[in-house]
Amino acid sequence: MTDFEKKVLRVVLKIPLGEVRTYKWVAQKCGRPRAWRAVANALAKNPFTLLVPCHRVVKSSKKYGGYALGAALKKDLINLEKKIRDVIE
DNA sequence: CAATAATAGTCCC
DNA sequence: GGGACTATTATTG
Repeated sequence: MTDFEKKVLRVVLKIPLGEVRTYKWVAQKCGRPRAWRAVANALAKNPFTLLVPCHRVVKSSKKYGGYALGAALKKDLINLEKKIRDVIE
């Protein structure tokens, strides 16, 4: 666990329910606008895939990118969270 | 030092 | 809008 990874986790954890952000966005929040590679690494190498909403972190506004548990599951989770948000609101 | 990875931006059709 | 190509960064052996 490195300090950079901690920053990444903290940033990802504060993403609102049903909201999706890009890896670039997370990288900027960590102070490294061009560290999205390391951001993906931090999420992929750690078991935090189930502890942090890393499924809300997508590639760009067009595609969802990948997911350790399956891109299909990630997409499904995002869609599901949108429904949840709609329900609780 | 080299390899790796869950990307982003740009060019072209 | 979508496919192909390149640039970029932190971590690990």
